[in-house]
Amino acid sequence: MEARPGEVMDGLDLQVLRDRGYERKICRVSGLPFWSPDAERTTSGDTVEDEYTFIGQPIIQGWSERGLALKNRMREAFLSAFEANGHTRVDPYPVLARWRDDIHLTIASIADFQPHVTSGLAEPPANPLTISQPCIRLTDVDAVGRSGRHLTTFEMMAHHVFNRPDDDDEHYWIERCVELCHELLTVTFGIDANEVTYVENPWSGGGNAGAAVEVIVGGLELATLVFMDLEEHPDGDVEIKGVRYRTMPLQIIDTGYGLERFCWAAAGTPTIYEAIYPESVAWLKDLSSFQKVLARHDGVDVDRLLGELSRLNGIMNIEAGVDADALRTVLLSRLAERGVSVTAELLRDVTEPLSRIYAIPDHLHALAHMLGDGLVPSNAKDGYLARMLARRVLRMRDDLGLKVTLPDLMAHHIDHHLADRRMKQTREGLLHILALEEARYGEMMRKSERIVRKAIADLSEEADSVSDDVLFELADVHGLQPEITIGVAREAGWSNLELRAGFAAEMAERHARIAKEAARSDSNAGLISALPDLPETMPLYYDDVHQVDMEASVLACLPLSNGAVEGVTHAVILDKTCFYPEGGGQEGDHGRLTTEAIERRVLDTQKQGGLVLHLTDGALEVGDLVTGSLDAVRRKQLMDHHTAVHIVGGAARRILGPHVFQAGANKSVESARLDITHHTRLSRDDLDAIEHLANEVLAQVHRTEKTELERKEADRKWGFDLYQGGAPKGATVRILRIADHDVQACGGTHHDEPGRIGSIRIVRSTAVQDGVERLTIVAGQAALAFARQQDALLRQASEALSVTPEDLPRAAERFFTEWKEQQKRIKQQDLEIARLRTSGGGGTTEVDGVRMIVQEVESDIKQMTTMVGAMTRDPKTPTVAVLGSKDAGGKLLVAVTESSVAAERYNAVDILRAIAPHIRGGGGGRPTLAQGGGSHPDGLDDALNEARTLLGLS
RNA sequence: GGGCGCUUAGCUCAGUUGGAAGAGCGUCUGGUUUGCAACCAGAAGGCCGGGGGUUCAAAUCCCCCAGCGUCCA
Repeated sequence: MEARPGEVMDGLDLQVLRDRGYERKICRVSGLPFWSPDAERTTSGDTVEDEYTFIGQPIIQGWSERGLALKNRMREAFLSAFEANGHTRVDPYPVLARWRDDIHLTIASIADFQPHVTSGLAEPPANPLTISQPCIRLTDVDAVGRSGRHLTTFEMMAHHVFNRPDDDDEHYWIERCVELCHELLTVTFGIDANEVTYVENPWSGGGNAGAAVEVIVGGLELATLVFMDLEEHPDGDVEIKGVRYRTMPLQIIDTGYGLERFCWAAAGTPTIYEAIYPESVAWLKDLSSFQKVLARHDGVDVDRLLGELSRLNGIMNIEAGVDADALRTVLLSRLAERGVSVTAELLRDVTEPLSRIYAIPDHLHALAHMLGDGLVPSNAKDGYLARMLARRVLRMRDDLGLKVTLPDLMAHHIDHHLADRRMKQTREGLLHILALEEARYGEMMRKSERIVRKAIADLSEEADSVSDDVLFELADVHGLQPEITIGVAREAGWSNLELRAGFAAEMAERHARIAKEAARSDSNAGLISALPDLPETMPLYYDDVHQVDMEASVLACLPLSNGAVEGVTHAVILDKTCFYPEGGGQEGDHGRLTTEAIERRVLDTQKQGGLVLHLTDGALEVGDLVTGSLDAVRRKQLMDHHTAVHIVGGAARRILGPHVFQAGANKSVESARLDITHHTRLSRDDLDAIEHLANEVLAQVHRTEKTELERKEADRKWGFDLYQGGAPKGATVRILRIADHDVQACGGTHHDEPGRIGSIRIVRSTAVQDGVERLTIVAGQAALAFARQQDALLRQASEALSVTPEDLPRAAERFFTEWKEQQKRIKQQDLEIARLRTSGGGGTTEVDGVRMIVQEVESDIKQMTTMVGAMTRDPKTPTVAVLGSKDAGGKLLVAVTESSVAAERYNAVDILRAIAPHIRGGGGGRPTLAQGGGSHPDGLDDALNEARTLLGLS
C-alpha cells in the first residue's frame, strides 16, 4: 500500500473493481473516466442524460421505514458496517464549528478534524474512524424545496483514515477504500452492481489536492471518496490546473456518504423530502389545504406529474439564483416531450406551495441544530445565519397562509424528527428564542407597509413596475424582498404592479458583485516583519503564576522604528520569561530588565509566533544575562480580572441559560469586559443575580484546576464549550477548571485560589450588537477602587446639595423639578418683557399707513423673534419692524406683517441684506421674516440708521 | 469583518431650498357621558443620539463616535 502521487494525473487503475468485472471507460457526455461492470453503459451516471432510476422503485430494498426511523436504521447500518471493518465510531461534532475561526458551520465531516488533525499537528480521536456528522450548508438555500434533492442540513456519513507513511503508521489507501465502499453498497445494502458507477474526478482546494472518486447509484451521487495526499508547493512534481503540488507526510482519506440520499434511494419517493420528513410534508399539506389546490385542476394525474418532475429535477441543473419563471418554461416543454401536458398555471399552482412545504422542514432542521448547539440569533456573524433561516420559514409560512406560530412549527418538527437528539439548548429555551424571532419578524413586516408607501409615494397608481433602484434599496436597507415590496404596494393601491422576470437573479448578481468588491481586505502584519530564527521562548508564567522575577539571557534585541506603545524602542527576546505576553484578552506584563550596568523598563509584552517580545525603552546586548522583574501589582490585578471573567461567564451561563457563550473579552488593570451571547437585554436584576452567584463561587471554590491536554483528550473530556475564548491554536490545550462552575481552554494566567480575588462587581451591561451583551466587571483591588470612586461621587454630589448621601436621591429630584419649573417661569417672563417693550410704542412712525419700528433692544435672537412676532402679527396694523441687538457679535431681525400692504412694499430680506454689512455680517430668511448676525456689534447704530433711511424715516 | 439606512415628545412618526420644533396615539385637568380604542375643550411633556466643524444662523450641510435596523461574507 503506497501512495502514488501520479494517480491524480494519470488516472486510477482500480484492481479491486477489475476483480469484480468492472471496466474503465470514458463518459461520452462529461469526458470523465468512470468504472462500470455494464458493457452497454456509455455515460458515467451523473450527467444530464442519466435520469434517476429509483423513483418509485427503490434501489436499496427492504427498507419500509420513513423519516426519523429510516435515518436511524440507515445510519446504524453504515456505522456498524465500518465498525465491523476495524473503524472506531466517533460521536458527531456540533454544527457550530467553534473550534475553528475560518467557518461558522460544520460543512463536512472532515471539518471536524481541520485544521489541526489534517495538518498533522494533532492526533485524530481514532484512526481509522467512522462518523455520521450533521452538516449545514447554506450556499444552495434557494434551491431547497425546488430541486427535489437540495438540503441545507444533512448528515455526512464517513470513514476517515490518517496515514503517516514516514512513521510507519499506515492503515489503508485507495484500493481498500473503494473495496469497503463497494462492499457497503452491494453487500450491506444489496445494490445491484450494474447500478453503481465510480467516476474519477480529481479534487483540489484549500491548498491540498488528491485523487477522488464519485460514487453514482441510480443517477444519484451517493458518496465521494477523496484521497488527499498532495499539498501546494512551488517545487512540487505534480501539476493540477496550473498549480504545483508535492506529496504530504500525512495522507488522508476523506469520504462522504449522504445519509439522506441513501434514505431517498431506499424510499424511492418523488423527492428527498418525502423520504426524510414525511410527517412534516403531510402535516403542512393538510394545514395549507393542498388538496384544494389539486381539486381546482380536475382530472390531472398529479402523481404522474410529480414523478416526471422529480426525474427531470435529477438531470436539470437547479441551482441557487435560477429564475422560477424561466425554470417553469423549461420544465413545461420537457414535460410535453414526455407526454405530460399541463398548463403553466397548473405547474405553478402545484410546485409553488410544494416547494415551500418541502423547504420548511429542512430549514427547521437546520435551525434546530444551530439553536440546539446554543446559537443566539443576531444581526451579524453566525447568529445572522439562524435569523435568515427563521425568516425564510416565516415567509414561506405566510405564503402558504398557515395559521401556526414558528414555535408551533418547531415543536412539531422536534417531536417528529429530533426526539432523540441531545441538545445543549433546552426545548423551552429554543422555542422561546423562536418566539422572539417571530416577534421581530412581525415588527419588520408591520413597518414594511409604511416604508413601501414612502418609497413609491410619487409613483402613479397606474404604474406597472417599480424602478430597479427602489427595489434594490428596499431589499438592501430594510430587508424587504422584491416580492414583498410588490405585494405590499399592490395591497396599498398600486394594483397594476408586477415584478419583472429575472429580477431576483439580477439582485443576487448585484450582491455578489458588491461582496466581491468589498472582499479586497488588508492583512495586518505582526509587530516585526522578519522574525529571527530562534528557539521558542520558554514560558515560566504557567508553572508558577506568582513568580515575579527571573534570570534569563538575551537572544535578540530588535530595534523598533515606530513603536505601537509610547516610549518603546526595542523588542527583546529572551530564552525564557515570566512576563506574560498579551493574549486571550489579558494585557501583557510590565516590569524591568536589568544587567549590572543598565536597567530597561518593559512597557509591554507581546507574543509573535513562539517568541515573547519584551518591548523596552532601550537596547540590551545580545548574550547579556539579565534579571527580569515584573510589576507584581499589575499582574495580580490582571489575574484577578481574568479569573473573575471565567467565574462571571460560568455564572451567566447558569443564570441565563446554556446559550451563553463568550463572544469576546478584555482584561485591563482598571476593569474587565466580557461579551456574552444572549437574546434579551439584561436588567439590573439579572446582573445582580450573576454577581451574587459569582461571589458565591469565589467563597466556595478553594482551588482552580489547571491541566494541559491533547486536543482529542480535551474534546472528548469536556466538549466544545471549552473554546469560549476562540479557536485553539496548538496541538495541546491548557484548561482552567473552576470546580463544576466553568471549564475553559485558556492561555492566560490565573489564580490557584479564587478567594484571592476578594470580590467581584458587575458594573454595567451594554449592547455590543444584537444578541451580544457586554458585562463590565471589576474585581480585587479594582473592585475596591470602584467602590471608593462611587463613594466619592456620592459624597461630592451630596455636598453640592448640602444633604446627606441618604437624602441625595430625594434632594436631586426636588432640585431638578424646581429647576425645570423656574426655567419655564423665566421663559414666560422673557415673553412678558418682550411684550411690554413692544407695546410701549417707542420709536414708531407711520408712513403711508404702514407702521415703522426701528429699535435697539437688549435681547437675544430668541427673545427678538418673539418681539417682532408680537409687532407684526396683527394684519390690521401693517408693520415693518427692524430690531437690533449687540448680543453675540450683533443680531439683526427684520419682519413685515404678512399679507398686508407692508408685505407688498417691503421685503425683509432686502432690508436685512442692505444693513447687515454695518455689523460685518450677513443673513437671510423669508420675505416677511429675515434674520442675520455679524461680528462687529459697534456698527449696530449705523445699521439701524441705514434702516431708517431705507424706510424713509430720516 | 464589510455595504447601506435610521436615531426628533412616554409610543408611532412628519419636518420642503439651512431661518420661530410639529402631528396622531397615550398622560393629566375640566366638561359631556358612562356602550366595546366614545366625544368636546384645555394643559403638561423635547440637550432633535453624543462630540467636533462650516455658517450671522444647523433637527436640517460636512467629519468622527455610539446605538438600532438590514443585507452580505
